[in-house]
Amino acid sequence: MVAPESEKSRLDEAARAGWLYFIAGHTQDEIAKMLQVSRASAQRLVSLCLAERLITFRLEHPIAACMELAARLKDLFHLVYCEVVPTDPAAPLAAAGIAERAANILESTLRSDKPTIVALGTGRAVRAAVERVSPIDCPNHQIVSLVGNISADGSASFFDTVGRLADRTKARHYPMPLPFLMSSESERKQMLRIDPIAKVRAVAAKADLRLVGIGQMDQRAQVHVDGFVTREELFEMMRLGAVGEVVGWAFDAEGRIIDGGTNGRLTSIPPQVPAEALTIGAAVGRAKVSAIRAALKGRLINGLITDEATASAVLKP
Amino acid sequence: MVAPESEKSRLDEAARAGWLYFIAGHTQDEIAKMLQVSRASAQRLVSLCLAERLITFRLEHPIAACMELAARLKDLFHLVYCEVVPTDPAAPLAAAGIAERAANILESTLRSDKPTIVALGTGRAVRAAVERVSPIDCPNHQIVSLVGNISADGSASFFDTVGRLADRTKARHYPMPLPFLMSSESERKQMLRIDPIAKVRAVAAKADLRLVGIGQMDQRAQVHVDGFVTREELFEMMRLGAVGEVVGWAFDAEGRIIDGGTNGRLTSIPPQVPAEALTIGAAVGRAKVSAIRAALKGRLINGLITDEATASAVLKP
DNA sequence: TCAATGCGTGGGCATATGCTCAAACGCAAC
DNA sequence: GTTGCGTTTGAGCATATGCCCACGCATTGA
Repeated sequence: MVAPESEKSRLDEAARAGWLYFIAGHTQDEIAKMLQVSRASAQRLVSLCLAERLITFRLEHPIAACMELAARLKDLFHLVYCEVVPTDPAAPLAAAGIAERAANILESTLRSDKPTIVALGTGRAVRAAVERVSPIDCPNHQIVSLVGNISADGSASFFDTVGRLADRTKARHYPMPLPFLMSSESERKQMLRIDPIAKVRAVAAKADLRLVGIGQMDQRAQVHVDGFVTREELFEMMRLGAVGEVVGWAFDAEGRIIDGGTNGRLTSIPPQVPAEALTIGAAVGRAKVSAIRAALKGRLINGLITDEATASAVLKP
Repeated sequence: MVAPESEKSRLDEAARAGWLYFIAGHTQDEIAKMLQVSRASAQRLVSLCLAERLITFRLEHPIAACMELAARLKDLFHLVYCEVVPTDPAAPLAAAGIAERAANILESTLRSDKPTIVALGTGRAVRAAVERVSPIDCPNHQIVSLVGNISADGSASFFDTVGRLADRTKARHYPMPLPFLMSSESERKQMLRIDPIAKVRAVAAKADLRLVGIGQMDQRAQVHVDGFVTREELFEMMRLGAVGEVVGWAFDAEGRIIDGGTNGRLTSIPPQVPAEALTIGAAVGRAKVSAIRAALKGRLINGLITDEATASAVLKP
């Protein structure tokens, strides 16, 4: 430093200005008068104080940690959107918090005048989010399912998110009247060629917002619990390295979609890699940490809604 | 509270807004968009965050403690002006820091266009301050001494602050060609009636700014060390309760000017009680703490320049 | 000595902020 | 229902802030 002395006194002045501005709450004009400098200089001192990190802000509120985690996730994984909600200490797996946020996103998207295509995936959080969307008329929008809602036994899935959201909004909607999994790859190909299905897929491909759950691939994997894949199929995917799934598409720890296994017979819309449209994953829970981390790494999603505990675990190496 | 639930979520939002504003550095407009509220509401949330003290500022700089002390002194003793400079650890008694500040005040006062009367008292800090005033022409101002500069032996005081400052500024100046102390009260009265002296006193009474030192009344009292008062006179004043003096006027621990003793024979201008014009005391040092506290209590001064160690001690009960 | 360089300064303008006011909203009692 | 009260909201405006630019001053190197 050429002039450590003047440099020092300059920082002193900056500290003074910062104190007067942030702590005493004076305006820069007042500070300028007090320090006998021009207003412009006072402004410079205040920003110097900031730039030199002489002053630090501390937010005494649980939210602060959440914001911090969200910012780190956003930065680390190049996310377009990230929201971390406080973990409910009474029920760490409760999707209520994240569902609220997801519902918020849905509502604000649907309230917009611009015609929008919203695509919905699987997952408790997504279902809960839809439940929380308050009824509004928005016939200009379209709601499309990313995933077939017919289970292996032929019955419709117990929770038709697309239909439910459409009820509340009067939006045009495109459910996907397909089994989640076909029995062979060729059968899958055949199915996808059917005109109405192709149309739904075309709409889904143009979706402006995708809201998906993230499933872990362990013995309690939702796709298995819900009866969409058998124990054997699940184990095969795990053998192939699967740690998680998004709308059924299993991926490994690096977030690469696995080649083969059930992935070859899935009817659901594959994720864009990397995600182009806003694709928000919503998930909480200790068990989902690896799956979430992988999905982020592989850029299967570019948005995330989770809770503090989960976010914190995802960031731990 | 009528609505603890909504109240809580409101504070959550406020915390979010505050985080985004102060920590992430977004504008209120951006925050409004993020939180889906109007800009006005975002502003309200940010100020709520401040009002509820959710966010705190910490200034990582030695100056911060000084500012804090200055603010407390200002508040506690209703000061118009208060400045606390960092204590020089190498020389806790060095008047350099406070002299710099005092010089600053003098300069800015003298630089003003408005014709001003500056009155100077005693003390090392005042002398050093004058030394540090950089030469400027300001013939519209007047500089007047609050205290006689002839010592007991008839010689002029070794440091003529008024003359020195006038040299540097070409301002009209009024030294007080009087002994500090007369030998009796009647002699004092007689002296003060002399026309030129009365004129000087009249000017001094109208002073817009008084800069004075604060002396302690102990065995090392400046008034005694400099030979203005004898050991016996000093002891008498101490017996009468004197803890300090301003331009020679001794006061007790409550800041009340003492009746009798040398106070009856002083030629210097008595302090206004309470001080009306800006009257700044400048002093540092462990030994002066009681004197400073008393001067503040008695409102003999309404401005103070000191250092961190002294300020801290003055505030300790 | 003088030009070159570079930092700090203050004027001025576009933008951001704080605040006021009237309107809307929710809520509770009737 | 509806009536009234208290709170919250958003438009609009005065003020404060951030930043660009041209200027000035000092330091440096030829």
